[in-house]
Amino acid sequence: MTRVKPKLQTIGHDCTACPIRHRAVCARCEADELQVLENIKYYRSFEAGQTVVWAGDNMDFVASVVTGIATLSQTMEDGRRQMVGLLLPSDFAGRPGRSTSAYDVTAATNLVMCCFRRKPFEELMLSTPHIAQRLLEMTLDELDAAREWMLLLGRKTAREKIASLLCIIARRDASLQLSQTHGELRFDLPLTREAMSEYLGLTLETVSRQMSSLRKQGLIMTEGKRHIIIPDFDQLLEETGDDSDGGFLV
Amino acid sequence: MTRVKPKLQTIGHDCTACPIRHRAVCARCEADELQVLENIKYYRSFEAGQTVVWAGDNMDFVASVVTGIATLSQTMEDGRRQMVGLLLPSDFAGRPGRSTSAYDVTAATNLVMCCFRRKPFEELMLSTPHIAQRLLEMTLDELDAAREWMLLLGRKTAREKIASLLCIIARRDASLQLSQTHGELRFDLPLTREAMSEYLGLTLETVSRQMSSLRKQGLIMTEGKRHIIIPDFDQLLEETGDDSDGGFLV
DNA sequence: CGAAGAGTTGAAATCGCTCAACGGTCGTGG
DNA sequence: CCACGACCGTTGAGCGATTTCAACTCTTCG
Repeated sequence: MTRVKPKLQTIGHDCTACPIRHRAVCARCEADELQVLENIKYYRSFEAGQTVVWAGDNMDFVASVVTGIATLSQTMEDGRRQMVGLLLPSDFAGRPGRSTSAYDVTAATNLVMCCFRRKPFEELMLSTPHIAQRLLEMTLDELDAAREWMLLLGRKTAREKIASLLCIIARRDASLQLSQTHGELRFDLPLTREAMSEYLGLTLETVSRQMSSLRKQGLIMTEGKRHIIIPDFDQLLEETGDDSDGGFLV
Repeated sequence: MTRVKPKLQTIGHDCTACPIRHRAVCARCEADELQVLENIKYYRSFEAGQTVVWAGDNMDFVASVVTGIATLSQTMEDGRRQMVGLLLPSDFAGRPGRSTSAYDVTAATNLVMCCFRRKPFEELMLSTPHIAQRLLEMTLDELDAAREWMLLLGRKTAREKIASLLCIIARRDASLQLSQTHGELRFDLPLTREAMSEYLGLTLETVSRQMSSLRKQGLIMTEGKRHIIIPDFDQLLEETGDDSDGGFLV
């Protein structure tokens, strides 16, 4: 996976052909608004494991994830780390009106971001309500996701945490591929055991043990370390502790 | 405290005299915009312990907290509860574009809210960018606060959690009273031990024990169950695990 | 007075953490 | 070509922080 070079050339500068066109912060823009964005945007790519910005460092751009996955995390003085956000394609990074990053932003996989310098973007927000509207909507969604995650961190058992994470990633993956979230699902885990543990507020050993436990009980199967097969999605869902419908991070 | 009746009559319908005028969602509104808001707003008050809305229930208004404290919480099927937000005066409840509440909203103390019916408010948001702008700013702040809380829930010890909560409330209180956050601070805890435990992802017994432990070590003193005295704020701050500056929820 | 609510404290159980050893894969350099 | 280290992941044993269950105090309220 790490050997695949991001194919920048395949992502043209033509916003209308952009894979995240209809979900990103620019989703509601009209043709003319898009044109303005197109003039100030630029792409940056990162290899898996690379740091995009460190918490506290200057961040003079905001950006949309085009392909790949980025993580937001916080570190305590003594090194304890907690992931506080997972940025998937179309998600937004950075905060208009703030010049430094509040979190470490890291490429979990190879990553391509569509960046806008902060100042022009902020000015654009004032003149283009469609951008601000979409950003508000996305921020409210992220707040809901963060609150869902607070429930997981504060109240779920290790087993429930793992099951929840697998279900969320499986769902996201299924929705990208337009497949149903029932019966058998397969996907590649984009996170290392360590990244999972940072997200779930566990140690990596506990993550490993719970993964083994779910595997031994037939709730999941694995091919290699990273490819996951969920034979029965609804059965795994019952291990999350959520009420059956709970459709978060959809 | 529960016997004090909210003095609705003392809160006039005049927005310009509103105590949260400069911090709430209406903060950036001009006089004419305020006039429109004034026409669609209405006050509601709740007694400590009362539920404002249940998760999943219809919520046909959005609102600002005027006085008192409200909590947002989620409940799992088996009854485990996690608080996911603490709404202080000027904070905003409800989500434009959504008709049901995602969380249980409860009055932690006596509470007065300034409500707007959802439909008119949504229309107003489209025509009044000042409202949408302020709401975006507030939502981004809440997202930061939620992420700070994720670090607490995922990585802090019980002792650090308690110290963090006390510091946050003390800070908020000091900022309301325009006093310094150094040396001795005094304030009333607006939360029961149970509410604290729901916020911190602990059991109420653990909260009680850790409070006793901090008291025995002289980091805090108490008058009655709810009045807290922090003899040396910086000393308590060291127990939170945060790096010395960390100014969250400011 | 009795009951209900809030809070404290103790003893035992348990879940997840810490420390440690080990296996597999991959890339590098002698 | 193989040895080596780096990285990722698994598993075991023991420990400890927090939970669970339970008893008890104090205050308030009808």
